[in-house]
Amino acid sequence: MPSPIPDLELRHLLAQISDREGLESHLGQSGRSLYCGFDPTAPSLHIGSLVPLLTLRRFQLAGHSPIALVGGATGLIGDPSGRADERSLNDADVVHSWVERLSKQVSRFMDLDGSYAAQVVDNLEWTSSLDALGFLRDIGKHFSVNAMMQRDSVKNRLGREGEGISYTEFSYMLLQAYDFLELFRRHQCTIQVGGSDQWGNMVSGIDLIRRLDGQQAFVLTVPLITRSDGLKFGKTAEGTIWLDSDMTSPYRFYQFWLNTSDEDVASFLGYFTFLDSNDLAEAASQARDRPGERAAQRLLAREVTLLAHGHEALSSAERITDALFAGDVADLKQEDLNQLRLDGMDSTSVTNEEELLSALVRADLAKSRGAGRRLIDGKGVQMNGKLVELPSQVLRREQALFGQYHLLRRGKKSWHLFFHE
RNA sequence: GGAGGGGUACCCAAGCGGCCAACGGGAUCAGACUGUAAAUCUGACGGCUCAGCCUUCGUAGGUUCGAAUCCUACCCCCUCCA
Repeated sequence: MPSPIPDLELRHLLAQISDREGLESHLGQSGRSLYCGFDPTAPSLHIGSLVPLLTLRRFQLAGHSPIALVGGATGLIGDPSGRADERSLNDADVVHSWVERLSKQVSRFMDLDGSYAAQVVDNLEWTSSLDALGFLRDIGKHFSVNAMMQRDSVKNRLGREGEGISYTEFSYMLLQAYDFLELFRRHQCTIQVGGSDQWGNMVSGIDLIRRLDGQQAFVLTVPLITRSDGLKFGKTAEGTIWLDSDMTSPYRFYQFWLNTSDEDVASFLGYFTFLDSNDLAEAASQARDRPGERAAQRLLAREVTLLAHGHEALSSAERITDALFAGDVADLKQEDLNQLRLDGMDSTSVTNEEELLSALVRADLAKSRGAGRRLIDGKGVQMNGKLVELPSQVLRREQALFGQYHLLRRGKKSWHLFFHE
């Protein structure tokens, strides 16, 4: 079963393909090489990158060799695709450190050994030695500015009042096309996968390979994930959901998926898990018939957390969830609380007699003392299972659970542990 | 280099000498309802020692009893022309 295309289609993971029939017959033979790029714009990828990342894995499972490209070079430039405004440039050494982190991160999602071993490359490897004149003569000559102006990523910026696009970002497309060419030459990489906002950049690579080497390459895009309510996928009140467990704890990660809406859960299972079509169909019907049970959400949360963080992290996330939402806070044992503190529930050290308001602010549960006061007035804070009535409340060691912990709940979902040293 | 437009709170966006901590919308937060949903409704949404006070409307000065609103200089952004 060397072609993963039917499976991708089943999961609604195909946005565009440059030449579907050509690609399918190309994939008829196993061992093809394909790549997807990830630019270092932060110290970690977030869940938005999960779809292309898992797509690489799906190809690998089908018998092809994936290359994850981490953009040490392109990350220095900034991709205008999908952006309404110009990016600010990051320092080179910062980008370097991000490249290292992302390289490790993406490796975890693929098999680095075996007959279809994955590899991770950095495009700085071949771009750092480029000279400006050579690049302009050898590569730039093959790009028509007229055509580039037609690209959505450029058009959006030109037509937008109050914004523009720098030459730097305008050039991004050339670098990405050049990457494809290099990977084609170095690793016989013939397929590029990416988000649908990358389409323009990606087909530029096909053109370049055909012009310079006379060979055919293919690209395939996966859809940008949207939510049924139109809000941006992957953003929550707490901010971005990162793949790095130091930036987003496995518990929070698990909670994110658990809170997926009824409308989205069936399709998310397709996008983000490796469940087969039977399991997908069953989960979908459960979600439809008994939404209140949220069995599909639980399944989704379990599968994705397992994928991203492994068994241990998953079971701790489930354990915390259980303790907080299913049981009674008073039932928690001392070792449970110790564990919660280690396990990823956010926690803050407090001093004896510290004002609750100041602790709330330090713990980021309230933006300011005034906001904290209003929160308490609005019945929004519980401590150790009891509603806090007075904003003037103080954290006394004697009242702490086991002389040590105050378990804070803000609203329904936000938990935080205060502890005395 | 020339001409024009613009910089207001997280975002969009009113205001154009006092009634402005600044209309409205979005986002966000809390409460009710629920399933740790969605929709809806209610409230909050610069800070504080919170019926009061303090600091905000690109920056720095100035006029005035009083400025986000007027004047001066400067910085930044955008569009068009060269």
